[in-house]
Amino acid sequence: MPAQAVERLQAQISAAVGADVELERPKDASHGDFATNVAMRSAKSVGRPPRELAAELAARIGEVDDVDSTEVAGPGFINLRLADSFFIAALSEVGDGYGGGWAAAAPERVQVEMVSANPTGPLLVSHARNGAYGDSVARLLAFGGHAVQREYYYNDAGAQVDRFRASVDALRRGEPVPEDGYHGDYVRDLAAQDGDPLPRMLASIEGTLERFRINFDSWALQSELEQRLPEFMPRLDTYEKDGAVWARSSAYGDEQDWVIIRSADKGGTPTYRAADIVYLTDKLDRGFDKAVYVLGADHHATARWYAAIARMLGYDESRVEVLLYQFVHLTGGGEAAKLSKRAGNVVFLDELLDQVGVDAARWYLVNRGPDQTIDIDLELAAEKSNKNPVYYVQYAHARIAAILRNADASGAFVASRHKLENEERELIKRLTDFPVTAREAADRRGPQLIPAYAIRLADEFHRFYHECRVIGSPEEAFRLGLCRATQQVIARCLDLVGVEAPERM
RNA sequence: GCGCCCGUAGCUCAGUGGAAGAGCGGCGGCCUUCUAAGCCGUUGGUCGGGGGUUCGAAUCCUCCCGGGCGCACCA
Repeated sequence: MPAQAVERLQAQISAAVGADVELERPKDASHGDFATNVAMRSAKSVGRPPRELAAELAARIGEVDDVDSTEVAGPGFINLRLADSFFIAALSEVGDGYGGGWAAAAPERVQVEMVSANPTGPLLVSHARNGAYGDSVARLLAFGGHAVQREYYYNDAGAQVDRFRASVDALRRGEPVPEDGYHGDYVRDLAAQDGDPLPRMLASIEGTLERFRINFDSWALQSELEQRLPEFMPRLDTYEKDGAVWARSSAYGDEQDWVIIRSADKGGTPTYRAADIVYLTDKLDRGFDKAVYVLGADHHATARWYAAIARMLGYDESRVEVLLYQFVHLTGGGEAAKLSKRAGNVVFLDELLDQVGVDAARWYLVNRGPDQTIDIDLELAAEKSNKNPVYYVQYAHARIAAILRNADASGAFVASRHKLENEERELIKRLTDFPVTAREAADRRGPQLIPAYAIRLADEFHRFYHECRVIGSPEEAFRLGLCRATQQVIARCLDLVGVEAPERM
């Protein structure tokens, strides 16, 4: 028997109708608690007018337990109204892990590689979007029951790192930073200290990530992976041209071939694509069923490259998944600024966090779908932050915490036979949406569904709070249970996007 | 030129085949009772445009317009 009340109801109605029925939640509450389009979908194959079929199916659905009434609406929707008993039963199912664990029967080992910014400077706001998005996807997958590992890939070899070190060295010699070098203030700070600046940069990045609440399990180094290239060469489809070694990726679905080892006059060193090959193999051979890459929109072409090298190496390319997100544009007072780490006119993630806090930053960055470019006006960010919906959701959580504190609520769930107030029904209904929403967000790699849902849930709670007294009411025990359930789901939503659930505000 | 993404309310954006939404902004109300970071009412949209598929399209296909990003022996 399905675990969730809505799934059970769906199964019962499907049996009554004799077809697979999907229940949806009408946006308009006057259309009932649930609705189904089954009549419209099957009208054609049955060869009957949709509304006529709907009327017949509605009568049968009306016989199902917990269905109070049905009506045919519009072109053939069947709207259902459910008995209070359904909602009370549904509420009793909300507990630890509610809405998660859907993959428990077939869990996968998933690696999510994210951020992976060049260690040539502090993390920027664009990297924060990578992390906020990737980490939320990782949290959703873990919530679903998968074994998730987060990894950061350091491009600690190659031209960019050489330029970075050269910039620091130049300053130490009292010379100006080369034209193509790194010019930010942080380079001066590093130059003032002894030793290789790279380890200090790595430590700085890891500190920022921790502050941003992304906990990496492992770090991969390009410099180490590169060294294993010779053992891979026999497995690769390559050829020489113009003195360089090329991977024949075009034969495996990519748009073109790419140099993996530079010609002698360019140094004869491996390109980052060579490291890509070793790294991809390394990931899959470590036992991950799936390797997820989180990349900015400027890397969209590399999705084909990864698929191509997976095929070249004989792996199932479906084990490689690339998640793309669009850029973050920063404006100051409405004026767009071209941002570049090398030019030094950038906004660091740490500065953003100083200004708006981790909660608002993470919410803001994950709130938009990954396909949507983000514009942040830094001058407005700080003052707007108090209006950020994240506080609306957190406030609902804190309000519940206050009620539970005041009531000293420790009892178990108590069912009630009282007629549910409208606000109680709507709040419980919203709770029953959560399992569907969480799973869809995970399947679609769309964590933005979670903040959108959390706002609606907080909305229902605030309304309930306003209309229904908890402490001292005849239904206190039941309502405390409703509060606890709501608090759990809100806390879960906040956690899924890396935001804290405060007890007080 | 080729490829990827976007165009929904004044602003920022949800909504990936089912009955157009939220926040902010604007206007007007509600605190002797569990947190007013709240609640209620109101204002506001030819879903960029044309054509197509479908019982049904913001959503899928196609063309056009507008914007972002890519097409390195940088990463």
